[in-house]
Amino acid sequence: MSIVLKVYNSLTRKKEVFKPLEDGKVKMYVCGPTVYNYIHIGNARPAIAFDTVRRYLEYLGYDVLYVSNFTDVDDRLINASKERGESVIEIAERFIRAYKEDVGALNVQAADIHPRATETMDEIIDFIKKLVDKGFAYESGGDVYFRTKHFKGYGKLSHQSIDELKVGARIDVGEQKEDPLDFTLWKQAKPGEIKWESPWGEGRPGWHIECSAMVEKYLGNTIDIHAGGQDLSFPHHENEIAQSESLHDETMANYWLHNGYIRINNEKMSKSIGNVVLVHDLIKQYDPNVIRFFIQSVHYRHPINFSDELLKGAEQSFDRLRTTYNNLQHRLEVSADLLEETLTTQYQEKLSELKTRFVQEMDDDFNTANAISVLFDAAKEANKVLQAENSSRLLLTHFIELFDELTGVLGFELKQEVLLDKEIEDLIAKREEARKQRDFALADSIRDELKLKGIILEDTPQGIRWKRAVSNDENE
RNA sequence: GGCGGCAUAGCCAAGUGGUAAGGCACGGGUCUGCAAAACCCUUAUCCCCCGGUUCGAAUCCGGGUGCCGCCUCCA
Repeated sequence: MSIVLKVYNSLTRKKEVFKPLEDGKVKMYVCGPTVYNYIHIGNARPAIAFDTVRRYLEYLGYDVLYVSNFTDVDDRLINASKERGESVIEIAERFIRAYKEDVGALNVQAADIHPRATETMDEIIDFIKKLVDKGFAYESGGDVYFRTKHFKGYGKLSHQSIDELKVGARIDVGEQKEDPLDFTLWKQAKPGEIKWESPWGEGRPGWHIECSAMVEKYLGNTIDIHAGGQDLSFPHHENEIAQSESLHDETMANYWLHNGYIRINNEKMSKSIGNVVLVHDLIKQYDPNVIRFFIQSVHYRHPINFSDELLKGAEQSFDRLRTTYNNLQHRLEVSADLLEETLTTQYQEKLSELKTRFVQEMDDDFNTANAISVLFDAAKEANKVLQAENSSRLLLTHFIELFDELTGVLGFELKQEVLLDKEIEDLIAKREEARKQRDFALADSIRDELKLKGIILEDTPQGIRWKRAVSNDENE
């Protein structure tokens, strides 16, 4: 059977065969964070989900151009600036750095281009100007608004009619819109606020326009994939479509991908509830590999619940894969009983079958949950091989390569460095000596002692093996 | 009110017409000086409820219940 990538397109609400504009190339844009604070795991989910999309596309051989923005000027930044007495630029700079660190810890690759709103100002102003010229936007009291009713496709992404949307729309005080659904393209600066010169006076861009301008600037009028959190579909993405398609008379993006929400202990994560989990803090408590594994154990479009209990479960679960991987490595390092044979047909088929299944699952709208289950099946096979007295070095190596290859697509690592200090090495040696003397009481007490230090010893026919305990057990 | 999502074993989670993946936890066995790891076996006659379509439905249709999201620049 042929293998075809299918993606769920929010625009059509269907899984569609993925066909890029240009053979072998993919242009994708992912809405990035407003950099006024540390990111929370709700920000981390799209970063991870679409990083995996990118990794998988690259795995399939596509040349991916990945653009993700930083909103470095908006109301929240201005408010933060007032509260902290720091400039908008300083705050943005600091949290862009923090974002890169946090997301980097989660093994999210940097975008090819990370444009900032403040560095795209010329293009933004130009974009608005053209919309005004075309009659899709109007200046009013120093602000510029998009004339929603002039774009006939308005509502096509969120599948709402203009009439329905109007019910919830309202005009804020001070705004002079022709229609409640019109949205801001340019906002006049209040005294003391950060501002740029424009044909409509000093001000700053509205939120939605930066993405339209950046997509146009870096990727073109039509791109392959536009992605972001589910909540962005309305109004943000809807407005982006309105802006870009009004100006270009071309489809903005062929595929719209939206990830599901994150919940904390089954509640919405929000500041008012006070349950916002910052990535910054979380990566101190859990191995980022585990966090990434956990997030991808659920399909990206489904909601995912976060709790300590669930994270610890994921840790436990992840440990099975990691143990297998490290046991493979251990066996290769210490064993003298390995055969230098070629791979049997049976195992060649087994390995390629695992890989094929992984690809099929990923082809089905990036079904990482199922892809991970293939990893567990691979672990089972590898464990059986490990149990054999005489295994092939080549086979073990192939299993390691398989794990590296597939976990590389999902963006986590199974390899675990266990650095032993002198004291621990001595204890291990002492225990080995005790075992030789058949002084099991002493040997066991040393083993217990090491366990308290987080080192678990395992005696195997090929010699002693050790690993770090899952943090789970002892932590109070 | 409009639009949408979810409900599968103790827990997590796939599966969207062909007779319930995978993981954690639990129990039994093998291995081990004892463990650990691993392997083998066992664990949902059933997928929120009620009807319907079908040779056949967790999967499609209708109705109901519960939880949740968007429609308020929040990923």
